[in-house]
Amino acid sequence: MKASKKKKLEAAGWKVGSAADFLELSDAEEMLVNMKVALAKKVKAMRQEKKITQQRLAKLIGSSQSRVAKLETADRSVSMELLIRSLLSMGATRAQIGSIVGTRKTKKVAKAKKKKALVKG
Amino acid sequence: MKASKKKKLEAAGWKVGSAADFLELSDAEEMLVNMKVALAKKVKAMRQEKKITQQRLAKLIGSSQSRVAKLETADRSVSMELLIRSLLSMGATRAQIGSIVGTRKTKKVAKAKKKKALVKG
DNA sequence: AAGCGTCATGTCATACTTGACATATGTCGA
DNA sequence: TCGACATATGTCAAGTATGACATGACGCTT
Repeated sequence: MKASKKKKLEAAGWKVGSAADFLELSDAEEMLVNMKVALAKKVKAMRQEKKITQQRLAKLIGSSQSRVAKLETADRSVSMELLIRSLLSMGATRAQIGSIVGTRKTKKVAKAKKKKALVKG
Repeated sequence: MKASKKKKLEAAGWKVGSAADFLELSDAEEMLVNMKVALAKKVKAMRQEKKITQQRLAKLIGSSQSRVAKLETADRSVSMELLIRSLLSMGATRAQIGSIVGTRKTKKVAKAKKKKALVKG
């Protein structure tokens, strides 16, 4: 499914508002959310590593405890921008952040189920 | 650095190493800008690779030609979010994006200047 | 030169994001 | 239980990003 969409993308003649177009955007949206969740986890991990409270991190990045809480839970009201800014403020390197962004978390259980489903039908 | 941020720094008491903390935030800001520029270049590169116009890319990501132009020039009004969303919509993988985010472009000239400045001041 | 295609820049109403605050939930020790 | 501390959730005014539009700039083709 993904491959066919990609083919269409590369091909000429996109019609406005086609089904493929829609699906492609949905995929992008999902990936974006996954990235945010991964970054959010890193924020929490780094903060706990430093043994500081959300309140304290909030001061460090010029924000408030409540927003830090939202950051760490990847609330829909937080932007990529703020997530990355926070990580950088805690001393994360671009390499670290890039690694998080670029690494797709493999879900063992889901993977197994998918495999099984393929075999079965 | 933005005025609002500076104001915030001056406000709420920065007891622990004020200067260092200030620099830390400046650094984060600079890194963020560098990331955006790198992503912007990738947007342009991918679009040209696909041989499509800004107008066409705009339709693809549900935006307008003018915003795509701003995207590619890393205008201050474009967010990380939109940059990444655009790349994903063009079929970029998380790995590709992560690589861009994580790779610091080495600027020989700027580096030399910085070194010199440190020696002087 | 005039028309066309492509990209850049400025502006604006609208939609979204943010810090701040209040409040809720959870945890732990006295 | 109580109180304190840490974290989560809801709300909102103010700030920021967004798509759309107009227009400018530049190169090509005719």
